[in-house]
Amino acid sequence: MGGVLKLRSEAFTRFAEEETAAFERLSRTNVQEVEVRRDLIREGENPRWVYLFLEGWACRYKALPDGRRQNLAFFVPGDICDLNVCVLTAMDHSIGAITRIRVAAIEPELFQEVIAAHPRIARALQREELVKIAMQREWTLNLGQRTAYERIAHLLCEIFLRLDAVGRAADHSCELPLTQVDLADATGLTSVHVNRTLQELRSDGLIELKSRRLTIPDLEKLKSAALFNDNYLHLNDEIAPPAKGD
Amino acid sequence: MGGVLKLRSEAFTRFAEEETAAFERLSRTNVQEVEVRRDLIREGENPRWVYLFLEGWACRYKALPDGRRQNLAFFVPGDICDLNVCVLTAMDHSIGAITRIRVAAIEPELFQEVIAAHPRIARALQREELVKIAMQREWTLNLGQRTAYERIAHLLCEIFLRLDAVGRAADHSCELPLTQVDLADATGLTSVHVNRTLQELRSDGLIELKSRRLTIPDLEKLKSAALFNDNYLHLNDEIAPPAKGD
DNA sequence: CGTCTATTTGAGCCCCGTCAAAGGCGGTGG
DNA sequence: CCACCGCCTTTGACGGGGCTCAAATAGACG
Repeated sequence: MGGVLKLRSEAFTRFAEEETAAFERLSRTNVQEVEVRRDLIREGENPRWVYLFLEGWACRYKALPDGRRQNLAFFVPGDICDLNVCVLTAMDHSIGAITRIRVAAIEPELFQEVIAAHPRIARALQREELVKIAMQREWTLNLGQRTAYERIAHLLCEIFLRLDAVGRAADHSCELPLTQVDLADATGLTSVHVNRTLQELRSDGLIELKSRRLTIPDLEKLKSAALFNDNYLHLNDEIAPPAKGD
Repeated sequence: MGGVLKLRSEAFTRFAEEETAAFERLSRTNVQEVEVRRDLIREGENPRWVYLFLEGWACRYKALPDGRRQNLAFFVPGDICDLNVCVLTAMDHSIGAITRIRVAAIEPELFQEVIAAHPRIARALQREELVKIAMQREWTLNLGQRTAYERIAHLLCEIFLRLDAVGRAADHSCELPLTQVDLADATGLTSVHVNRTLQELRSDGLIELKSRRLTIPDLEKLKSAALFNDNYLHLNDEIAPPAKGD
């Protein structure tokens, strides 16, 4: 709304002006809005666009026929859903809006043009893809091995760091419009148990959480409670800045 | 050993002779062997090669500092570990040999040349990557939402179908050199509980399993017990055969 | 035929799920 | 500005699926 959109890719790469401009053009093509709790695209449908998230929160999820549901990833402004999603003819999962969202629905060909014209953008996007995949692996570890307490702590760490990387955290605190049901579906727990575990985290002084805002007084403490190792986010090795500094 | 290696990519694409030849050349470069239960590459190390698995079984895994361990994927002959693994400077997970394995450790540049020269190979490999990512999502769903019984049934379905796709299953049966500990680390259960659950699956007539061989008398039955939906394997939409038929 | 690893079994218990209901909070309309 | 409504959070009691610890048995391999 107010501020300028910072892309996820910009967490790795300092773009030159013309690169930023190319993205700005992309983000103005075919802007769509999706209401709270409606789906952007559903399992089985044929993907036609690459989505760039401009506003609001969304999630990738899969559901079993009996209604059990697993959130697989959260999307925040600046994220791209999947660069190569259109290679496959049928979605094997869904993407749903958590809040009201605005997305740019971009033709794959248009994206390919930008990639072909801007090699540094190509590399930044490739890295973004690889990190997304690494996150999916980490979520698998999270669900398979961590306790409820560690699991929720881990998820909150990840969300905070990802928001921070796109300039959406400040003063140990960030927006968190997820309900306890959303958190439950992401951690493989019930919302009842998420509730009790959040209370534990609060009473241990690791988090504050109210009215859609998360505060983490001591990130290192929360990280260690979560057994959080941020190597999978690959925040360190940055892509070299453009030849002409900005 | 005896037979010709069928690549995972060939499950999607019928290669022309010259395409197969290009792969054969790749698979002869820098062949390495890894002993049973040794690591091919470890978390933190700098990946230098793309691995093509020629013989034996391996797994991708992550471990927590206290020893808890999560298997993230299994590799069988014909699989490629990760096409773009070398883009990142430090591995965020490990790859370990389950049996003795033989791999071709291929220079990323060499792979890129083959991809540049053979667009159909490029597309087949891209699909293989996308399916691997879809599998990681499905494992997340598996761990988060399925019961122990469904979870193991699902894993066994997936393994069987993947082996079948590369010509390594026949007569409702395939090799399965995984221990119950391996299965436990893949499903987020303890080996004790895996043992009891396998007995249930056996006594329900869904599987036979002994001396490293899995038999599935009625795959549809096992699938339905697993709530298995094979859309994530994207077996349907094949890539068009080469202009000159084989 | 001995050793090492993998599988199997048993007993007890705890983490987390289920079911049900109450309480809080924000939004909306009168 | 208040009253109502729907959604979200919180709480309680209880049950069970899967874990822990420990030991016995069975296979694999030299």
